[in-house]
Order: sequence, then C-alpha cells, then structure tokens
Amino acid sequence: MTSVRNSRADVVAAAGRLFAERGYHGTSMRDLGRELGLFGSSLYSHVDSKEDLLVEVIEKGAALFQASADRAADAGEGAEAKLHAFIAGHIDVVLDHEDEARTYLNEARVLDDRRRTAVIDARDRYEHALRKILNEGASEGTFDSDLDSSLTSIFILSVLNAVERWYSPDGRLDRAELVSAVEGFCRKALGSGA
Amino acid sequence: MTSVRNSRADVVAAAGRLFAERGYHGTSMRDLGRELGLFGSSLYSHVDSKEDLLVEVIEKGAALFQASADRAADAGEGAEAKLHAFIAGHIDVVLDHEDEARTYLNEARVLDDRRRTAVIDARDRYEHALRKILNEGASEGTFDSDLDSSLTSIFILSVLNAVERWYSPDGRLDRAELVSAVEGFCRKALGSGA
DNA sequence: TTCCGAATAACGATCGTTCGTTATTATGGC
DNA sequence: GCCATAATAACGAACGATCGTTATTCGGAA
Repeated sequence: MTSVRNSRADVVAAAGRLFAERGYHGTSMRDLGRELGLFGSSLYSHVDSKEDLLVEVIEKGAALFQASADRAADAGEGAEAKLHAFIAGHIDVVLDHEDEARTYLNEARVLDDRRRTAVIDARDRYEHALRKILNEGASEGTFDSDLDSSLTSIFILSVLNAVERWYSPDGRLDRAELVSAVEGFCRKALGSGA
Repeated sequence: MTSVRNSRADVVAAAGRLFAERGYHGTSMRDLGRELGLFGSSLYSHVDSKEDLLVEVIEKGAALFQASADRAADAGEGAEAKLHAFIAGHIDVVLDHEDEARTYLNEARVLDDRRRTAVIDARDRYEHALRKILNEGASEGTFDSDLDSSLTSIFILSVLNAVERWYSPDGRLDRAELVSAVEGFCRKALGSGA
C-alpha cells in the first residue's frame, strides 16, 4: 500500500500537472499544495523553490524527448524506419508524459536566460536528430533528393508538437491511428515514393 | 504630431505586446503601465479591468483570422487558389499582427468558460473554412480524392500556427519564401498533382 | 528515539483595483 | 480670440488579497 505521506516525486508530478494545465504563473504554491491535500508552505519540506519545480519538470520533458530521438536514430535500417520511430516515439512521449511534455513545450519562456538557452539548445539537438533522418532519406532516394531538411524538420515538428493541443484519447482515433495519420501526412510531403 | 497622452487603443496594443511575450499571468498592470510610461493605476482611466484587456486583444486576433478565412473562401477559382490565399492570409495575420495572433493562440485558456468556449467555436469555424477548401479540392481532383479533410486541416493548421514560434523576419526566409515553403510542404501532402 | 513530512503562523513583496485629486486637452458662448 | 467649462488622462497613496517563502512546532512511522 502506498504511503499516506507525499514524496518529492509526488510534488514534482503534481507541479507538472498544474503547470501544464494553467501555466507556471497561473499556478500558486497554495494551489499546488491543495492538489496534494497539503498547505502550500508544506511543499517546502520537499523543495527549495517554485522555480526548482519548473526546472525539474522541464528537464524531465527534455530528457524524454531526447531519449526518444536517440532510440529513433538506432531504429532499424533506412530512413523510413527511423522516421516512423521518431514520429511514434514523439507521440508516445506526448501521450504518456503529457504534463512534462506540455510544460517543456510551453513554459520554458519563464526560465532565466541560462536555463532557457539550455532548453533551446535541447530543442535544436532534437530537431537536428530529425534533420539527420531526413538527410539520410534524401540521399538514399527514399525521400525527394532536393528536400530542404532544415525547413521540413520544422514543419514535421510543428505537426508533432501540436498533437498535445487537439488530440484526445477519447476521440475517434486511437494511438496507432494517430501515429499513422501523422506519418501518412508527413510521408507524402517528403515525396519520392509512389 | 501624435499626442503625448495615451488612448485606449494604445493600452490595448501594449497589452497585446506583453501578453504575447510574457503571458497574461506573467504581466502585471504595473508592468503594462511602465510599458507606456504610466503608473499601473492610470490604466484604469482607459479600461475597467485587466481581463477586459485580454478579451479585447483576443477578440481582435479572432476577427483577423476569420476575416482572412473569409477572403480566402472568395479567392479566385478552384481549391488551389483558395488554399494559397488561406495560407498566405494566415501568415500575413501572424506577421502583421503578431501580438494579437499570439495572444489569441496561446492565452485563451485564461478566459472564463463562456469566453473560452467562444474562442474554441471561432477556431472551429476557421478550421471548417480550411476543411471546405480541402473538400472542394478533393472532389475537383486537385487533391487526393480519399483525403481526410478533418485530420488534414488540423495538420495544416498545426504548421501554420507554429510559424509564430520559430519564424524571424531577420532569418534567411522573407515572407514570400516562407509562404511558398509552407505551401509547398502542405501541397505535396495533399497529393494528386505530379 | 529519531526523523521526516505536515501544520501553522507569519514575513515582506506584489497583485488588481479604488480613490481623491491634479494636469492637460476639447468645446462652445461671447 | 478669450475664457469658463467640461471631458479626459495621469498621478500617487492606499486597500485588501494573494504571492513565494521562512521559521517553528507537532505527530506519527521506523
């Protein structure tokens, strides 16, 4: 049976939930305490500051996306398989870790310069991983050879990052259908296949 | 020569700027006053509440997008021309009215239920305008005839709405190149042409 | 008995907002 | 054109509420 008392991880998870839903500035420490059945001040038994919570949630999000990109880079042979893994992996992160993903994607602007820059760098690395797959496909002949991988990766990420904004698991698409819809759309835009 | 004193419109414009940049909850009335060289309290000569400012900025954004969609529906003959007008119009709104567009896209969650629902309805109408163009193209034979216009419109809007998040007019793309890059990507995903 | 999580009271700062007042601009009769 | 008057804009102090946070105390599990 799980303990009645809360752990630091519980606090971070609840923070992710509220930051994702209402935003960092829209969430007070008292709100967050209420979410856990605590007083706001009691959170300081687990955490040094509100900002630390944001940092931790965002770092979790960043790590999840990066791990997914790393896995995609090693997924099977050829750009087609890697692209599939990249898209499916991204959607898994968004659906299985919605709070961390949304906070990572939407609340980074609150961070101080140093940390915000770190997030931007992480996003660049993530985009670069996708670009690499696109370039591989272009030189293989899997995708159009004149494809602009820099712009195209931005467009594909635009579609992927927006999933959080409209998709509901209660809707007409299950996860596999969502993945194949996104993949189908992007795949056609990449060309070269029939 | 423009007056030294501020008008209501000045206040709304400055609110749009800060709401877009820092978010509604990240902007205080004193911040907003400072932006105009005023005391926070002085803003109440122009406005009844902070929330009114948000409502006004968001309504401006909604109206701009809807007007653009209406123009696209009447643009030339055939789905191709209308799609071009829709994409170019969306990008014009985002680049020419960045603050209102970003606030409309990102800050609507702060609104009360009634007004937030109104924003969701407006977005549905906008999406529906695009879907109509896609359906027209599918039955014309301009686009693939088995195209899922509901999902496809979401994907295209995902690409369009993300422009605000990455595009800079100081970068390597001018506006026309941006439009043609987005249009090229989406157009290929719609199929049927060579 | 030790120790960790929670409660409680309190802090200084800042929040949105109101108020009475002053300063600036616009208006209309003479 | 001049002047009283009204309308508008801004000031600056202050309000009650809430913010993030600290310090201290307390209770119960190990």
